[in-house]
Amino acid sequence: MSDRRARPRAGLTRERVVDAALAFVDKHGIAALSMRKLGAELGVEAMTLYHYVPNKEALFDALIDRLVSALAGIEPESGERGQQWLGRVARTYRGQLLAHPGVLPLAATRPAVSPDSLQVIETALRLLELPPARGLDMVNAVMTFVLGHTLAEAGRAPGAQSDVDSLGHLDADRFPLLAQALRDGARHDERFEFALEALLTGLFATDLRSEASE
Amino acid sequence: MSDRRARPRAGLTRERVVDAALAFVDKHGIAALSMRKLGAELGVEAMTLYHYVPNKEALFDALIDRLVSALAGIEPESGERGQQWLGRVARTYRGQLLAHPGVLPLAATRPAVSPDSLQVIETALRLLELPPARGLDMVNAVMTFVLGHTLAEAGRAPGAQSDVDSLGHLDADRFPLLAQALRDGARHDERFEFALEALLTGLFATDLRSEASE
DNA sequence: CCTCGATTCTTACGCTGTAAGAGACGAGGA
DNA sequence: TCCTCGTCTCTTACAGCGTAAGAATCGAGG
Repeated sequence: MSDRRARPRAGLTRERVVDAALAFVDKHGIAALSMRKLGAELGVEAMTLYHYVPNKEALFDALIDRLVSALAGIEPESGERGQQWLGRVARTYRGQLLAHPGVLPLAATRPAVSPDSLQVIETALRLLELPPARGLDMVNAVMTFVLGHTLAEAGRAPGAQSDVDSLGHLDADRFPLLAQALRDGARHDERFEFALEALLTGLFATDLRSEASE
Repeated sequence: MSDRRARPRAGLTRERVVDAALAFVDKHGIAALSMRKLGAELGVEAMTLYHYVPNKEALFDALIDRLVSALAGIEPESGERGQQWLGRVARTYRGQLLAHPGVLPLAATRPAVSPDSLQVIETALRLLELPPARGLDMVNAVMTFVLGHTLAEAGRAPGAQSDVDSLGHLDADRFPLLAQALRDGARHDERFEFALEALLTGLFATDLRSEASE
């Protein structure tokens, strides 16, 4: 047999299928993704895809893995402390989610237990130099915070981009402070940075206090 | 006409429909909810439900509203500062989400712009006595944190309850620290309290600092 | 009693995920 | 050269979905 032992007539691959799925979701949203349409995008019938993916759920998991695997490659820079590294991971995760907002509802709904995501956690625990259970709490808090925050920002239907956009018709008499807040509101990036810094600060300050008191 | 002007043959009401939907989702999960099955639960054909709910999406929104409306009734206690009040709202929200975990994927995916949720934000901005835009950032950070955290805890498929459960077969050689963390891990309530306190502390400390520097 | 509006049911359409099996292809051995 | 076999692809089919359109039924008010 030759080297390329898997060369079907359409040159399909599990990787190419996932690629196409991600592109499709980026363009049309997760709700529009069906096996038939994805097959059409690849010039193939729906059932053909089942040769590369056991079912649609597995395809969803593969999409999530694409985003998370980018985090596994984040190495600690020299002299960097756990807090800085965790901040960089959080920002990268957010970047990935924003680059593929269609995957956001999936990432929020399905557990991230791929080897890559476990690797990220393991690295975090090593860098933090804290009791592992406490470090896991921190990582968990940061990752879930990023997910929740990004979800509120971009995880909506493709139409309305943000809460602010969908509230242009707000009743300023009933909610005067909210109306003003939306007028003066910061950009999403700034709001994320503000909240992330607050969380990290709080996490590490809280931990220091509990260490001192024990 | 008499007082009860709407008494159909099955005694149906929009409220009763939403009740049944919530009960069904609590029991079988959101994925299992279909108009036909919900109708059967109420002794009625599927199309009958469309007399009380314009479509399935509106039914979803009604489910979310059920959870959020519990927050609108949280009054500030005498002498309570914004930080304490916000903590209580967060804990109540989490309690609601945990009581109806089937609704969690909805709450995460759909924007919360019902009057009740807007009222919660407005009250928060009044109590915080900060620039409204800054206050909104705080509320946003806390609510999205609660959502993300609870999602990671209970927003999974009905089968696997938590990350810990679904990782019982973890490879302890590749991920030694993670394995130990899971062994020593705190309960979800404690982890939530730890992270919430950290976030609130960080938020208000960060805000004090930025006020002092301006 | 009769009418009318509110409520419910029937039927139908196009879509979904995917089970089952038949068909086509191309590389390896005879 | 041909034949075979494993890999890949397609065809067909089924049960279920949301919901549009309209017919049927009911109970209350005139």
